Amino acid sequence: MVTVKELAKMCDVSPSTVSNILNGKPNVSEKTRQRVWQAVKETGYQPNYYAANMRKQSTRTISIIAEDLGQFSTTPILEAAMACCEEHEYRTVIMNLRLYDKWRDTWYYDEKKLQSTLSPVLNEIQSIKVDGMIYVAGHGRVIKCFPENFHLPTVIAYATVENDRFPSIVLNDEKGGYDMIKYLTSMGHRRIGIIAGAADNTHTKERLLGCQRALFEEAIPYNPEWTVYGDWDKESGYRSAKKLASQKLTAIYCMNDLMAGGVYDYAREQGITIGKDLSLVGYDNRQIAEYLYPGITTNELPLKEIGIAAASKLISMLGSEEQETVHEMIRVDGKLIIRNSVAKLG
Amino acid sequence: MVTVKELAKMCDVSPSTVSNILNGKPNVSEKTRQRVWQAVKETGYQPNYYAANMRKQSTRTISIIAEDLGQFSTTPILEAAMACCEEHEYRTVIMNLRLYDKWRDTWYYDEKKLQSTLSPVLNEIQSIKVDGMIYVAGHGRVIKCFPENFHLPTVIAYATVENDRFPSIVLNDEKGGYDMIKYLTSMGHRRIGIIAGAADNTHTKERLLGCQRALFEEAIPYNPEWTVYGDWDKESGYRSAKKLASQKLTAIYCMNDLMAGGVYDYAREQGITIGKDLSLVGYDNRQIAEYLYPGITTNELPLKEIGIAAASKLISMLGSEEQETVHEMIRVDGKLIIRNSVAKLG
DNA sequence: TTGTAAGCGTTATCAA
DNA sequence: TTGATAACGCTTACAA
Repeated sequence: MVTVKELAKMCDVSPSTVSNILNGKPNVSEKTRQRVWQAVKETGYQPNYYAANMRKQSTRTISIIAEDLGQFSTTPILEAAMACCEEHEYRTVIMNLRLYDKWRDTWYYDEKKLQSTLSPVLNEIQSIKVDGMIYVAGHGRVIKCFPENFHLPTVIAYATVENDRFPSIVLNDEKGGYDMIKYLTSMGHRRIGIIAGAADNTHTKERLLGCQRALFEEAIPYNPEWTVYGDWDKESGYRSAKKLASQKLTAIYCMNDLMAGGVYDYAREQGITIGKDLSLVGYDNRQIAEYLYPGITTNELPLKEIGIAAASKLISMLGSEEQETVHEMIRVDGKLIIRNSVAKLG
Repeated sequence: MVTVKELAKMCDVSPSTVSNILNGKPNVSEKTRQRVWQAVKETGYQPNYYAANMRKQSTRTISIIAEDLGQFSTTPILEAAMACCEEHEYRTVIMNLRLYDKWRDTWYYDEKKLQSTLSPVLNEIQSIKVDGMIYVAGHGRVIKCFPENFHLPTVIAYATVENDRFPSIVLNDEKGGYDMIKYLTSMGHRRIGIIAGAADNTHTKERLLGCQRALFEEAIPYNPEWTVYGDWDKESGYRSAKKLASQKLTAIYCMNDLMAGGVYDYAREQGITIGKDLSLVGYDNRQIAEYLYPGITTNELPLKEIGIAAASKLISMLGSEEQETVHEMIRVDGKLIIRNSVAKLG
């Protein structure tokens, strides 16, 4: 591997001159500049990353930690954040915790497991001397296991952190739930069932709040019997639809598209036509929402926006002199996507 | 930041002793070992990654370059490769080229665009001194733009490289196409249409070869009029189904599930029942394959296997003394997933 | 405009 | 079992 010293010898200049030229410093004659760049090209010189960073104070690098790249929400957030970092001329370093791959579903409520894989990664990014970190959670919740002595500028995407130690960017679930119910009522529905996610999940709770606000606005009393809790997968959508069958509902809000898929199965089995006999809205705007028939009206998650917001927030933190931690939670709105799963009543 | 020197002073030993202990070298007394680790804990010492790697000869790091993390095939390959690297105690560094995000579909056949984003990344991993690289392509093809002077041990996943400069792990598309047709003939079908992918695509060509082998085996003459070329998306599946409508086919093999989704749309429109009036098999085993009704019989891509094979191959290359480049192409078989989209004839 | 020389924090070598 | 000391390749004062 050719070094600065060797380049210097080749060009009959000193190493510092070469270094200055390589780093675009002023005060070099055009002639030597060209000579050096010529030599760089000829030799295929690559600066030694480690030597360079050892000397530098700032690496101008942001680390993006993903809990789970396989989670559908992760990649859009990550890519948008990367794009934003690049625009501001920060390098990005991606770390993938592979939580799902390692622990299946069991890590969701087991912070010890998370901690055991997070801790070495945190050490690593600290020894890499990144300027800041964006933590992209695999599912929304309150994360409790960040070590007390961790003080890198950090923004959390798709979840929050205990005690609001770091700013976080999350879905506006309350508004999302509100929007879906409001859409159904605007189409004339008043007997509206809800297939919620897991009962203790933060998305579930927030969206339910939004649903209740919408119902209240429309002077529809909230009927707890019309809400059943699933666990986000297709099968649980099917089961939940069955549970709601006796309630004579005209519409159901399913808190994700996968469970809505289960409702389609149940409806087909019962000879019920979605979009006619029964109206249905989902959530997430997964690919299946477009492929099922009729297409599901749903809510597109603002994943790119979350990624951009997270990166922007972090970069602005890095830019400001005062490293005061702002306890801020930014909620980003989703977007109603109208397809054909809802009938207009009356 | 606390350094080795400071630790040494604290423990009344020399920096080299501290270093030896930190790196688990033998020949240290238990007493000093404990003293040093104690100090590490107390101070929260983090080794300086850059200083360490500058001095080391091998970083025991493998770089995984993804053309496109957003591509459905990428993450499973990448995560499996990561797991394999970890098992062999290699660190992994993920790079995401974000080709789709940057260029939409236009980069597919524009190697200049690829090169413009690849080239700096290649420089970077060379200056990071990784031991080897796994390149995870976003779509199957022959990649032509690796620079001549690039000599890092490399394995290509999901694509191949011009002149077979590097070993590659790809889908066994020929067998995949063969399997799907054989399944249809085993169910009694003989009038089988094919909705292929883009005509110049390597997956398309290989699978078509497999289809022809299967037809030949079954003594069914290959009828070019029963093959139409789509461009992998739902809409093109719809159009292709329409084109094939007059041919009185009993079955269609669609080269991906998304196009099969388009066939469902067409069939529904025409009052044709999939799995009864018309049989259909897809490819890829995307999530929609399970959600459409009836579920699509399809072929599950061996993505994890590709990731594992790529990592294993690279690691074995790194292990062997002779760095002779093996021009090897490993084809990994997919797996038939049977659902309900195919009727048994006769 | 260019050169000299001193680090950066670690690991490797060799001697004690 | 431990300790001096010399790298590693680069950047950066400061001197010329």
